[in-house]
Amino acid sequence: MARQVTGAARRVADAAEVLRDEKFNARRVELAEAALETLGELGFARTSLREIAQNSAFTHGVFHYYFSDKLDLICCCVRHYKAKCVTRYDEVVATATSRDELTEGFLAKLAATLQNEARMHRLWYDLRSQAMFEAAFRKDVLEIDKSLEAMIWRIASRYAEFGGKRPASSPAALYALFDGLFQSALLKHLAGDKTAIPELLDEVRRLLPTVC
Amino acid sequence: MARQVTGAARRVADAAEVLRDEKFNARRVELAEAALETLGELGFARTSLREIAQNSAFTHGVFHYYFSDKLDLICCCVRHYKAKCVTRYDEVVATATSRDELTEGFLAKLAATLQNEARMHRLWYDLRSQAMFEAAFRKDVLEIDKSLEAMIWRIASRYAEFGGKRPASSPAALYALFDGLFQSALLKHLAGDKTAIPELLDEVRRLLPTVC
DNA sequence: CCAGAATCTTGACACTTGTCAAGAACGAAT
DNA sequence: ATTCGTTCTTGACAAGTGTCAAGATTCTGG
Repeated sequence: MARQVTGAARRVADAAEVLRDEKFNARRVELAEAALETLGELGFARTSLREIAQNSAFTHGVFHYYFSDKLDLICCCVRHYKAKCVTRYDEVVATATSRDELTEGFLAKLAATLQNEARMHRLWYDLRSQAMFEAAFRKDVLEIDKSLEAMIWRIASRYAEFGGKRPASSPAALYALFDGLFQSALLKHLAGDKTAIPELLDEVRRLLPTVC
Repeated sequence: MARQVTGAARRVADAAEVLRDEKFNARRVELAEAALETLGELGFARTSLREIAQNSAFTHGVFHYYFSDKLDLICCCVRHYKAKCVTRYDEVVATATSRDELTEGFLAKLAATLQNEARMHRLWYDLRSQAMFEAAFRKDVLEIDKSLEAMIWRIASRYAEFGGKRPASSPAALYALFDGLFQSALLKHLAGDKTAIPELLDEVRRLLPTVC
């Protein structure tokens, strides 16, 4: 009987702890999201904890309650970013019923991303470069890169499938190609080049049938 | 006569000024080169003027004599970097007499670069990302990107020429492809992945005949 | 309602940052 | 050798950094 009580008490205590953990983690994500705003605006090099706090509903001390240090915070940001972006094109892949539909859906999403989420994407390229210097970022960054490669591969496979073919290149090469094009277009777009987006779309439209 | 004298004096003065300018510029380049060492080691975000000075034969004050501010210094670094790297493969292109020779020369150079100049290249990717945030970098970075694209195009054109063909893609797409592959391999290499370089070489070897 | 835990704020700390100015060291022309 | 302009060093400044600890506040279980 005593054992049952302590067993029940343990379960209650465990449940409470899980709840607390979830709350704790929810706040961490909330703070990471706030941090992403400022990081996307200023970039890694120019972003301080105080700046992040000022652009959020919190004070700078909170960040040290939820994160062991600045790197920990930014790692959390990177991981959170990942969740938001590696499924970006999956709906298009799922709903398209023909090559044309897939192409147009992909291009539309590409253009919208470049137009509306430029800040988040320049941050991604920034952090990926940081990973070349800061070992603490590497694991997460490499993982995201893998996920993005898989995302591109899903598009290419589906596209090829509609033509009864298989993609003509490796997942790595396909990802390198599209990522390189996107990165270049992003820089030009941010530099005020109005032709960056349409030129990217043209290029991709031309490329898709030749690589898949 | 008076005019001739003043004319001669002017010429002498001009020559002196040119000489001084050259000396001034030589020192600027020397300082930029020293800065590149530290930048390649630490990355843009973690590099301070004092750190640069400490890893060089100069004191931190000199940098403000030769550069108006930190951005000016780093812009100079970027420009100087460009001159050193946009002709990296030109010798291979010039001396190769067959597809195989060109391929092997290109691959060898690629591997050597990845192995020996990883720090300089991660800095390039870092600064290119910085350009997405800092407008002052954009002009130089875009120019270097164009030069690199042209460099890749020279290789591809020569390669195609040996086969009596023309490259199958645009210069932009080819550059995006190779740059993306290189960037990814660099990150993996820096993360300690021993397979990064051989895998890049395999990929490029496989790709060359299909794109050119 | 109240005690104790969880959460958050505030203010301080030691340190680093870019910038600059005063002057020392140097070089070249007179 | 002296003078003057160039080049470099030194030390200071104000502002900003990450970190932390003490305490205020809020939440929660009893």
